Amino acid sequence: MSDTAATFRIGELAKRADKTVRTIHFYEELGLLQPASRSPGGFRMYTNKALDRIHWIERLQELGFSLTDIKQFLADFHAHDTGPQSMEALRSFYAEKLTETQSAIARLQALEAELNASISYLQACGGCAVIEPVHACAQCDDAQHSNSDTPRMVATIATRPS
Amino acid sequence: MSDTAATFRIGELAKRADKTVRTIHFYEELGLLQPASRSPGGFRMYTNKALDRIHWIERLQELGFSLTDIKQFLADFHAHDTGPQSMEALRSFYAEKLTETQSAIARLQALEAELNASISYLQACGGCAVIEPVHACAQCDDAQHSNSDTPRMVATIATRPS
DNA sequence: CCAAACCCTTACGTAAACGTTAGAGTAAGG
DNA sequence: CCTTACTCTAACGTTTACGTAAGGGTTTGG
Repeated sequence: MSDTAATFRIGELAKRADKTVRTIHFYEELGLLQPASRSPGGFRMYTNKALDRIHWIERLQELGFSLTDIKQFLADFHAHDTGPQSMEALRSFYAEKLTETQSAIARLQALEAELNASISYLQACGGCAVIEPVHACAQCDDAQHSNSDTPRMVATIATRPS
Repeated sequence: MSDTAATFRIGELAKRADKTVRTIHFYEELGLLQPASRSPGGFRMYTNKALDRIHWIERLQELGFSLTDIKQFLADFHAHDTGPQSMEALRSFYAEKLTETQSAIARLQALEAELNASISYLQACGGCAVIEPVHACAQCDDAQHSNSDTPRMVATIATRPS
């Protein structure tokens, strides 16, 4: 990794990580990130490892972990002190999220399909069967599309609040 | 759709939609859902259309819309009063989210790949190069894997808090 | 008519992930 | 030494999507 061993202050870290200073303070409050040291005056000093840690946190957040999940995991991880035990904790942590990620992907793909269907329906239609089913677009009832296969995401919305 | 025109009270709707009563009240506060009528005593009465509406809201939430996004959209939708205009609003609303959904899928797939890499690395490893790089698992340095290709999601975490 | 089961409105509570002052000290250049 | 730019701690504010009472009326079965 990047290991110039140079240290810098929190503002610099924030800039490099594209986070706010407050966010970094907050991570520290949660026990997710510690400064490598403090300056004589009490300033937090960081190394590039902090940057790596922040990127790691970012990834886990993208995976849907909450910061407290991450905190919990770090606790578990450091609870064991043999390497293999910790690694197993890490592995099962990741394995669990892998399945969640996969089903999240599946869900999004289903929604993608629904969106595509809705969009192309709406393009073909142009406004028919909407609001006032009668005086709508001309190209409809042309068997451009039948009423039966109206995508749910279109059908549901296309009614007045009554 | 399901249009038996029968009406029912909020508890029943909640049960059918698998939401709490409070949630339905909340949707109404935001202007996302109105009862079809009120009973003489003031109870909210709903039809199946409410159920459809709730499902629609659920889908949009899965797509990453906030409830206020949805509220905003409904306002836009009912702002125009010609069918085609409303439909175009709906279409562009969906189109915008389609691209977001697609990139979300891409992101998740990238993360899926990273997770897979990390997991299989950890399985092959079993604990080496961790915590104390020296006294770790025996099967390593066997060229099971070289230090250079350690997945980032493994490498970053595998260091003591210093 | 009575009780159990619902429902009403109003309003404060909650968790997550920070944002935003406030008042005071520190680092670094001139 | 002085000023300007950072940083410190402490603590309250913010948004989202509801949860959770509190103190009532309403429906419905018996």
